[in-house]
Amino acid sequence: MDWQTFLSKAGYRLSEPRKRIMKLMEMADKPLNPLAIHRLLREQGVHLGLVSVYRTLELFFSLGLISQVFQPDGLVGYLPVSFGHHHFIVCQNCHKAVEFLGSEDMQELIQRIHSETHYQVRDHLLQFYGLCPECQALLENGDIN
Amino acid sequence: MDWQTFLSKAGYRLSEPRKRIMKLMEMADKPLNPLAIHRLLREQGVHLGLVSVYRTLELFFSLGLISQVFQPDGLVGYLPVSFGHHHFIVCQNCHKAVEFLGSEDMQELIQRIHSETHYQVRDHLLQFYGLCPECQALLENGDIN
DNA sequence: TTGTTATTGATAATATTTTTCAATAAGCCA
DNA sequence: TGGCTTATTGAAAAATATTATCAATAACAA
Ligand SMILES: [Zn+2]
Ligand SMILES: [Zn+2]
Ligand SMILES: [Zn+2]
Ligand SMILES: [Zn+2]
Repeated sequence: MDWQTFLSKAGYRLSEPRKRIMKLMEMADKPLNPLAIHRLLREQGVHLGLVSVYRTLELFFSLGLISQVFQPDGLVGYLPVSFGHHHFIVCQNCHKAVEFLGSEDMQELIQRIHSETHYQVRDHLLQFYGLCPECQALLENGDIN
Repeated sequence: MDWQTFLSKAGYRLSEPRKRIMKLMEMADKPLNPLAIHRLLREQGVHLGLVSVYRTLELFFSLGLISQVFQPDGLVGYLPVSFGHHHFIVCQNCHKAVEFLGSEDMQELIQRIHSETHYQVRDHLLQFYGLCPECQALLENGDIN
């Protein structure tokens, strides 16, 4: 089921701004924040209010259609996310992000956390940072640090 | 080496505001944001500027003395962190956080990410959410959801 | 104790996020 | 298809959060 169907079935309307915003995020291969989305849409001639961007992101996020991405410096952007258990790895240089399937490998870690802290583990946030293939090449050429 | 020694050796002064702020964060067992720190200190009669809180947190964070904690809803707070490879588990109800030792268990996951995405993995963000022992008891009593 | 200078705090300037409400348009139904 | 109902949008303003500036202060070395 695609996000449009999902949105409809959840009782929300498939408005033009919502379509534009989701399409932009799908095109972009890096996390975008509200201001960036607003600016990028204006640049391509789509004139919509910043407030709508905030509202749309909030809705999409609450429905689990997009996920928050935390850059190493704490900034946050949004990216469309596949259904299921996924995480992102983000390039530290160009910020391009790729989704990967979450594994069940953390079961033993979760087990250890429970015995050490006595917390009941219910959820987790996992993101990796590194260099995408293109930026690895740049690094080898000495073009970046 | 404690944080005060570390700060001195790094060439920074051990000012009163810095001591107050770190002490507060050490006392609190949950992540605090700049505004909360400012408010809490005022409540206990310590009158210092909000700007200093921002600056101090920025300094501590850049030195790795504190770490950012992302609540499930994206909010961020700061917590003092031990030296070495650690992560936090945060209670979804009372927000109390506990540090645990990072394991090397993720090596195979990192390996898999590399072969799937061709990204070079260099860092990661890992946080768990759950229920602390106290809130587990509350849950069993039906006092919380 | 004194001098040097990093650090603070007050104020102002920016930036970000939320609220409000009339105007608009999405989707339903005839 | 064309109108009706109401979710959704956009503009403006309000509220919050963050950063910049600079004279006054205090940490710390000598
Ligand atoms: Zn890259
Ligand atoms: Zn996972
Ligand atoms: Zn708790
Ligand atoms: Zn780790």
